[in-house]
Amino acid sequence: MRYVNNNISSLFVESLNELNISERQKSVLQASLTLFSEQGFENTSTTEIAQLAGVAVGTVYQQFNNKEGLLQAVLEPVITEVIPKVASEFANGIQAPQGPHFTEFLQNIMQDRMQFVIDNLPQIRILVRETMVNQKIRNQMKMELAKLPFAKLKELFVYYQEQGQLVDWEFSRILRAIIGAMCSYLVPLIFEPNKTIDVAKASQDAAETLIKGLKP
Amino acid sequence: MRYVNNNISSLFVESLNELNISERQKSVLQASLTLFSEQGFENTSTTEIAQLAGVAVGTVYQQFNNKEGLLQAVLEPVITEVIPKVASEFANGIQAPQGPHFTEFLQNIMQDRMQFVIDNLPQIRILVRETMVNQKIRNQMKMELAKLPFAKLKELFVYYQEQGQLVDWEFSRILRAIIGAMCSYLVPLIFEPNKTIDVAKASQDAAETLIKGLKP
Amino acid sequence: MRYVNNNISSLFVESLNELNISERQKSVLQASLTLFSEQGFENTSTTEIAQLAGVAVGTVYQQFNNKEGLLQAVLEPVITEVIPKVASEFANGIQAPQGPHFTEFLQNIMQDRMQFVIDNLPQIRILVRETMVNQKIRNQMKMELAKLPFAKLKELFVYYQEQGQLVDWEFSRILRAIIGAMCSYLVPLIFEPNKTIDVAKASQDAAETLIKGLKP
Amino acid sequence: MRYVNNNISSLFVESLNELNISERQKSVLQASLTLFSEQGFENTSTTEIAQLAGVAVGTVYQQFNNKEGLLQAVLEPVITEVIPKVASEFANGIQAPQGPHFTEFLQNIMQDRMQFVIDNLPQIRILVRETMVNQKIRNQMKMELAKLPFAKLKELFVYYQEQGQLVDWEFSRILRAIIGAMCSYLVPLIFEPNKTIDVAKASQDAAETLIKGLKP
DNA sequence: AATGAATGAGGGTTCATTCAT
DNA sequence: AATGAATGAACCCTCATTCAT
Repeated sequence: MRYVNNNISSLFVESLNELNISERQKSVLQASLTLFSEQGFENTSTTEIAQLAGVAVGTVYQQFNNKEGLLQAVLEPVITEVIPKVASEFANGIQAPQGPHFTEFLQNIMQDRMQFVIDNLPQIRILVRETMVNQKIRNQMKMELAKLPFAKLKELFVYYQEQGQLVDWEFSRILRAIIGAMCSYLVPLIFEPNKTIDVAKASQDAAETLIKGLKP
Repeated sequence: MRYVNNNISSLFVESLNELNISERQKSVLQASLTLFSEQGFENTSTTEIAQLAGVAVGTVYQQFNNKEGLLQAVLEPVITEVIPKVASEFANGIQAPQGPHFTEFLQNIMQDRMQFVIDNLPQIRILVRETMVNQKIRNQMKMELAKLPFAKLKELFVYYQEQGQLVDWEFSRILRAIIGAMCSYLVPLIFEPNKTIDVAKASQDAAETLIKGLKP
Repeated sequence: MRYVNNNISSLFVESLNELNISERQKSVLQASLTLFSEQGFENTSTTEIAQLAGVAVGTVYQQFNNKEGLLQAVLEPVITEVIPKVASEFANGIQAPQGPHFTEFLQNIMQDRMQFVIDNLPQIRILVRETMVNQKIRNQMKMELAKLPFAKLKELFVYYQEQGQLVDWEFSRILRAIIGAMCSYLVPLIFEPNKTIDVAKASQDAAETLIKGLKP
Repeated sequence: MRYVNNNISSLFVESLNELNISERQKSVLQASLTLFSEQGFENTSTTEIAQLAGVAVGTVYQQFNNKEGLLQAVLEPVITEVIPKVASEFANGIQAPQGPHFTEFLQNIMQDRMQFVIDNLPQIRILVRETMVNQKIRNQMKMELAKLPFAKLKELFVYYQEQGQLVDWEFSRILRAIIGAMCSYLVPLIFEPNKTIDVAKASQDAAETLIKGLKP
């Protein structure tokens, strides 16, 4: 059972289609995504992008005004469209949580988030590196993160707490634990993007570990 | 109680002293560290470094052959000296774990690791960004990580498992859980290096959460 | 009383009509004139011209083969059609100078020339800048200037000299003085095209000054 | 007899020396001056400048930050140093005009100004072209022209008017006539910088024409 | 005829690196 | 050892021009 549809690839493609850009420009964007992710934004020249995209340098600048524009075009869907979209789908999807046990819920939610990261690993790798040094990207991230509708999730935690399935800690501590569990699987992927993991198994293990703890 | 001495600052300075370099060169290294961390390696020019260090550009190239040499000089202590040193100290320090309960042990070990990261945040920020795109750094990291004496830690886990204080899961799963718990506190610091956290409280909370789990 | 009709605007439009070009192309020419004059030829892009003209870039190249062609199209009427036309009209107009005194004649001729410059300030500004650096334009100018029918004017000066109304200097010296007097009013306009001057008054003053001199 | 020393070449060299720049940088400046004057600022590439100066492209940017900086460096001495210097020398030089007749004075002053223009023809050609389209240069010119100490000159005119040697017109009309007379000799030089003229003869003729007028 | 996306040579500029002082 | 002016490859970007639609 899946609460939400986080398939970011399709959302990314959607957002590309919404931009109404030509195939050529899509290939430029794809080349940028690939090279920025593999080599880093600063280590990628617009000439390289043009070559990989199979177009002339000028074409790169036709749609996106400059190199920073390419970065924005690559990250913008992730930052300003996909994250909110996913978040709202999530919020909607959890309106009727009356069924599952918390463990199952936890596994589902973690699997979704992790799959999201895996499906968008290139973008997220770029985002990680740039958020660390690029003030503009950092601010955009902060703004979008601040908008995330945590209220719904909070209510849900309260629900499970009232059901006696979730420890009575404050929201942020529980959220932090969940994020940490996901990080333990995802951080290695950030550094080694070619690795593959079994998301279902990982989320199952993570959920179990999270809930049971390390006590025998 | 602290098992090991991870105070990396002193170790870093030690390694500097071992290099037997002049004050001038130390200021170059310090400037590189600061700027690489704040702006990123690729966004920092050697001229900027020289200016912040208060020396001429040529001086930067006197000791360190090129810009990559600066990166190596900044990261090398962390990669090839400090990590092993800390690891061995850790290995030595845990040879007689006969005292504390697992919770206390867990808190101590996590506090040490987290303090290590916090004390060396600039280097680690650089390391994170460069490991993602720099093949050479990535290989160095892999080699050093492979050398880490996990055997000792594994024995220790077995000891606590035999004591009935630690769940009977395989080593990597337990280690992953611990690392994840630390990540939940450290990852934000990577992105916002000016934030401060209460490491003692964080490690205490993390240890408790880890062991008890989210079950009420 | 006006000896000649120098209204260049109408002559310019005439020459446009003679070219038998479409409204679209006229707007391209108008946009080129405006932008070349305001920003300079080299600082104006064909894209800018197309935008101001409200057409596509390709359309600019339909009629005029390249950017240089635009410059030629803008300046050509001034260089090769208007100047000779005006000159010949002038020559014809002065065939019966039996009326006015020299002062009146001088004022009229200066007013005409100055009005000519003012009516065509944009073209003349372009001409000035390009003649200074563009060999082709410079040669065209030289050729056209060489063709000017000064003979008629020379005869006229002789007539006034015989009448005892004009000092007995050589033609070029007298011409130079007249041109200098006009320059003193026109050069500022070249630099500040938005300024306006009272041509009638200016020519009157100039003529008086020229004839009387600075002696009390 | 010369009232002032307008030899701009020496003043230009002085200002270069005051800048305390190397021979290499002087050659860059000289090359810029030559090429900007011959081809125009916009038609000259920094590569061309470097080649003519016999240095690498980077060297051009060492002292002068960008191409605009080269233009400023070339024009600044003329705009902000030489003009005021000449003007003040002029003001000082005329403090004791008790000797000469107005004709002689006029010839001297015109000869000085014209020699000034001839000595600095390259810079003035650049100035003319750029003032027409470059807002920054235009503003600089306006500011410097506004500073010119015309008061002294005005007094002098009054003196000659009281002496009965100068017509009783307002200052600006007289000044305009003088400037126009000089223009009639200088404007051709602006367009054909390789022409040479006999400044002494030109100023003599111009002064005579100005004073006597065209009346026989 | 009109369009405008695509082209790529060429321009301005940066910056790691060198070397004479 | 230290300096910093000089270097030039390589970068980002522009824009005159073309051509398939």
